[in-house]
Amino acid sequence: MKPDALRGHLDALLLATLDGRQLHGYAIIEALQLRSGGALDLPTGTVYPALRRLETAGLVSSEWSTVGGRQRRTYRLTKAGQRALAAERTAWREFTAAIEGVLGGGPWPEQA
Amino acid sequence: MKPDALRGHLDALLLATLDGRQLHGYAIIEALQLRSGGALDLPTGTVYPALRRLETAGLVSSEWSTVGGRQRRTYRLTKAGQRALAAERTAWREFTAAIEGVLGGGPWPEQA
DNA sequence: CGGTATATGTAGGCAGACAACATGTGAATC
DNA sequence: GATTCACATGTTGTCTGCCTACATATACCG
Repeated sequence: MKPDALRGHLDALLLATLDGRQLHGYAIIEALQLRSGGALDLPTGTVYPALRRLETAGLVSSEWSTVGGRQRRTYRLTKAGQRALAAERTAWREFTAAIEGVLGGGPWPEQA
Repeated sequence: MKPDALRGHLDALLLATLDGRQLHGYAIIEALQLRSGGALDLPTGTVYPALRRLETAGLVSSEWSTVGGRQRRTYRLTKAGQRALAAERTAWREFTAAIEGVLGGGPWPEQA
């Protein structure tokens, strides 16, 4: 997959991954690999700053915990984050509908 | 639609618009509006440089014509462009499959 | 003559994903 | 006891590439 394809859709992925559960950054990356069938392998330099950005925007909240001597910052959706996720899902449907309206169906029948 | 969502998909849109017909830049913009139900309204500053880029890459070829006293640069797909379009369609399917594997289906049932 | 649609283009800005780097623990391997 | 791997978090700097704003020119209508 070309790298820049994710542009503008990363927030949706992160919010959806946190829908209904709390996870730390490393586990989010693994969950995305699993759920995408291996297609999404996001580097930490992409995910961690994005999570901080979402927290600054009030869409997720985080707290530290220690598991097996290792520090974890665990994230969960806020109410605003749940609303944002719903909006992202709607935006995704509109986006794909627009693109597929162009891409779908091969050559143009109305060619004069 | 958020502006940056198109990142990495613009080439596919342009190639698909030229599939099976030749068009000039302005007509491509109108065709994209029509085919997307008005969702895609690309500015000229996006489309014209992108077409030049595609031409440099050998995916489209262009020629000037004059229609009603107005200059038009008409584009068409090259063989390489047709192959690239096929590749873009495949990449699009893989991309949407990956995203929808994450976005689809709401909260996670396997939450412990 | 002015405004709108048609038609093409450039210059500069800027968001945001990525590569590379930096740090530290626990467990297994040798 | 040293090395290496999996786990876990983060920063810095870069670069792609779409967008905004601007600039230009003709035809047509009023």
